Amino acid sequence: MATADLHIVVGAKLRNVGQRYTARRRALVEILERARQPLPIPEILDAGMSLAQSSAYRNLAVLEQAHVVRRVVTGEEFSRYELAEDLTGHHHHLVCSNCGAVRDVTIPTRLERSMERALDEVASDTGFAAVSHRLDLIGTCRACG
Amino acid sequence: MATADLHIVVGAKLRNVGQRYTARRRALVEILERARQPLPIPEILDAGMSLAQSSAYRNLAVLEQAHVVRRVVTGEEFSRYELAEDLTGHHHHLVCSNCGAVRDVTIPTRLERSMERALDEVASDTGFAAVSHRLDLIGTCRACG
DNA sequence: CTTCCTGCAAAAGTTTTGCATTAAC
DNA sequence: GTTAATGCAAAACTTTTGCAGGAAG
Repeated sequence: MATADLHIVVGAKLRNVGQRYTARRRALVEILERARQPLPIPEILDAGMSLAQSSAYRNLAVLEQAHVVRRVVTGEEFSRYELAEDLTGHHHHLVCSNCGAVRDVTIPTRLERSMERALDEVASDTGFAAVSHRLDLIGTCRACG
Repeated sequence: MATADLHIVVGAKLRNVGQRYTARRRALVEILERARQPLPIPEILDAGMSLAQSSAYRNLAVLEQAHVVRRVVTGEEFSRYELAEDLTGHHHHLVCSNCGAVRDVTIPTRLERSMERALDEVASDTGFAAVSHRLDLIGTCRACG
């Protein structure tokens, strides 16, 4: 998606939940777009815009409610944020258990489908309405290996 | 696994990393065994044993290093702990996005295998050594649905 | 002009650490 | 008897909140 289109879609999502699309929020979205992987708050703050930490947390919470970003918890000290799958497409994460690095990855559609089917079945067997899934690979990245 | 055998295995795992298997740690293991799903610290402390909060955190960290327990982060306020898969077998989690409840679940072996294969391939394509995976279903449980 | 966003500072809440005491080996 | 685990209290650290000032519609 081109950045201009991205802003249009994000703006619409924010208006849907009664929120404005301010300069700060636009900058946050662009930082996450460029990153192409989930970023922790400190990296977001160091990315060049001058933004108060409290505003970062508040804006990311708003963007999450608007389904613009997703919070990714990895067990590290800070949670990470990425653009929501509505905007980037469905994907999974490689997580390095040594350094904590996270990298986006996709798996074959065929497998994605059969997983989806099996999960729906497993969920409904236990009275659970499955909405989505989260699949992470834990291992060691090239730098740490 | 019978509880008696469990204690033998856990004791061995702790000795492997130069740690003792004390009464507190035994009690923690039994609480997690009975729970059959990942418990947050407050529930562990309320489970009847009188254990200082700091000791709970310290002991769970030791048990994690010894590969006796696994820390499960769900994005809730508290992290949760469960017995490691070495002891309970490989499984996944249903996570209720409303109330945060977590329930253990297994998926068909066939699917588990093809997922494993695909993930190894995806990982090695990106210079990543995949060790394990984590698959959660996000949805709403019966009580919240 | 009214409403909401922003920054600063302080609070809240989870997890970690220091230290004296007690238990394990 | 020596080494390590425990409880208590306090600290550290991430995230949230209150409030006054400024931007957006």
